[in-house]
This record gives sequence, structure tokens and C-alpha cells, in this order.
Amino acid sequence: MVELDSIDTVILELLLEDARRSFRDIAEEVELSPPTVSNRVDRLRDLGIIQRFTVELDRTKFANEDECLVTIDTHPDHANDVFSQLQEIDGIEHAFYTVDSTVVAKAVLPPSDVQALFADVLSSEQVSDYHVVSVLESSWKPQFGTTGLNIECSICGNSISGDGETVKVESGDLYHVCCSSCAKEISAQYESFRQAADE
Amino acid sequence: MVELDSIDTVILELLLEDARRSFRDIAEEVELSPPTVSNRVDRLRDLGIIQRFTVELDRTKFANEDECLVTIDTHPDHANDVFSQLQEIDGIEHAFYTVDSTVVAKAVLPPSDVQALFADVLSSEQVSDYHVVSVLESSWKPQFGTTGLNIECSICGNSISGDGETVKVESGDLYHVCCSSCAKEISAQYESFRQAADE
DNA sequence: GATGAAATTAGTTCAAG
DNA sequence: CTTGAACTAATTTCATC
Repeated sequence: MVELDSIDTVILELLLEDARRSFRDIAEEVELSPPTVSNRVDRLRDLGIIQRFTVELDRTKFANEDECLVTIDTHPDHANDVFSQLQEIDGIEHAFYTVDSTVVAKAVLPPSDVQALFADVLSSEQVSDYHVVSVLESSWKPQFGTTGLNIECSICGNSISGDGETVKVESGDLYHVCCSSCAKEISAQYESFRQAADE
Repeated sequence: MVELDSIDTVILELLLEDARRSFRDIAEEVELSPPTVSNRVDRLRDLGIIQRFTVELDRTKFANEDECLVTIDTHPDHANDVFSQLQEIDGIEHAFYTVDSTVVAKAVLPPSDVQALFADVLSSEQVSDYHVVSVLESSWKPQFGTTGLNIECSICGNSISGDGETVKVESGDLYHVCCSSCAKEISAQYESFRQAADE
């Protein structure tokens, strides 16, 4: 498990939202300089956390393609195979593989094509049952989980919802807090700490 | 269904590969000017074909994230409400709303949190049943399908795999071909066409 | 629609802390 | 690991075709 600090987290969130956002813009958000942001992004790529910058397309807009959702009950021994095989299929956009050996995929293909494809690709050894249903609407909001990457307010310990605030104290350290009153608080705490050190 | 010409298609492919590629670079590939590429990308965004520039992350690298998949059987009259409400929830990454009034969502949250959330948000009027299951693996494959977007070689009609080549004849028209021999061929054809026209 | 030239804005390199 | 300054590169605007 790679160590990411809260700044990396913010950078990733900003890039998830808009991968063409300028490093200057990101730098302002995290209160660092553009070269530093650039260095951190390079590091995130080197670490393999950022796999690539890409573009999310709405394929239903240009293909006269339908979307459908496929739920596959696999035999537990073959669940992983099925999951891997699905990813090779052109038109399968998302696939999820659950603890109960179900594989759920969203395909940008008409249901009939999916039926045909699956007859070809999946064997009865692997799959006990599957069903295909047309999707009326789908949404996708790429994000981090709140677990493990959650930023906690440095003052009150609550998780920071929304944007929060970032405070830079005189030492140059950054603190992420949930609201303006915690931001005031941290400045006050730092000040009293510094005065104590001076005495 | 939106009309995309072959240049749009090439632009989209290049952006899928690397969304931070410069417009200059793209402009060279498609033999147009940077402002034109910029205009076309703007148009693709306006049309909703490009939904967002984003970043593909390897979550396994850092996450002690739990993901889970929620399947909700809704009362048909409330299916759309449920779908909309889900999207507001922080941690819901995908939501799909199918013709049989099932809403499937993938949350980047531990199952217990999802249970708690849903108790709050969803009423028994809306939902007849739902169940939550942990996700072991999930994948996203940002790619074109072959349906509707395939580029064919102007000479031999084969689909263009890999990069292909783009040829600009004297009239200024662009042709996309699969290989250098088809590129030669199109120049030759254009030349003989022009000579015939002169006579 | 597409372009080239000018103006603006962004990214990178590097010496230094 | 970070920065500011200098430099290089990319993007946008706009007049023109």
C-alpha cells in the first residue's frame, strides 16, 4: 500500500473531475507551486496510481447503441476467469466482480448482441445463469472512497465534506480543516504554540 | 445520433490514449491547425460525447477501500426518483436504471455504511427490496466499440487497426488509410483523376 | 469551418534553500 | 521536497479566407 498524503488526494480528486485542469490551477487549490504539483503528478504516474489520463465518452450519443446491464451467476471457481474474459470484449465498459461470485457488467451494445456474444464466450461450466436487461439511464461520478482516503479535519476530527479549507501556518505546514471556525482555531493554536516556544 | 467524421474519431482515440496530449500534437496527427482541434474538442464536449476528461486510477495501489454493489428493486413509479436520489449520495460512483425498474449502484463505501445510508434515504414506498454485496474487483475499459465508429481504409476497405496513415491530397481533402501502400495508392489515384480532368 | 499571427496562459528547467 | 525565475511550449483570440 502506497502512502499518499492529503495533498496527493486532493490532486487526484481534482484530476478525476477534470484531467485537463492546469497545474497552476491545481497548485492554487493545494497552496503549492506548479512545479511541485507537476512533480507530484509525475510521482503518482510512476507509482502506477495514475494509470492514464483519458476521456469519458458517452457512446450512446454516437453509436446507435443501447446500453445494457448483464448479471452473471458464475460457478465460484470460474468467477475470476469470467471477469477477465468479459474485460476483453469490446463494448463492455464496466465490470464488477462480487464476493458471491456474481459478475455484473455494463455493456454499450444492444441486448441481442450481448446474448450472442455471451453464447460464444461463456461456457456452462463457468456460468450457471445470466440475464441481460436494457439500461434506461446511467450515471458515473468518479471518486475516491471515503474510507482510507478520507481527510479528517485537523481540529475537530470530523471528516471533511465538500471542499473544506486548507490552512498554511507560518512554518509552511498545511492543515486541512472542515470549516472556517476550525481554520481560525488552527491559526490560534499555532500562535499559542509558537509563543510558548519563544518563552 | 450525432454525426462524427473520421477526424473527430481520430481526435477521440488520441484523447482516450492520453487526455493531456496537446492540441498541437493532435493537430499534427490529423493535419489540421491547433485552433481547429480546439474547436472540434469543444464541439464534442457540447454534444455530450466527451463527458469529462478524467484519470484512470489503480485503486488497488492505495485503497483500503471497500466497494459494494447495491441492487434495488423499486416500485416502478419511483424508479426515477430513486435513481436521482442515489446520485446525490457521496460515495456512489455508478448508478444504472434499467427497464425493469431495478436500480444498480456501485458505491465506494463499506457495506455497513451503505446499509445505514439507505435506511436514511430510501423509503419503503419507493423500494420493495434491496441488497448489498461487497465487490472484489472492478474494471473500466475506456475504448471505442467497433460499431458505428470504425474507420475504414479509403482504399482497401479494411478497418484501420493501430494508427493507420492520413493522406492529404492536393485538393486539401484528407483520407484515412490502413497502411503505406494504400497511402501510395490514394496519391496515385488522385493524380490520375486530376490528369483525366485536365484532358 | 478553417487558418496564421498575436496575445495570453501554461509547463518545465534549474539553481538554490 | 519545495520554490521563484527564466525559458519554452500550448492555447485562445481574432481578423481573414
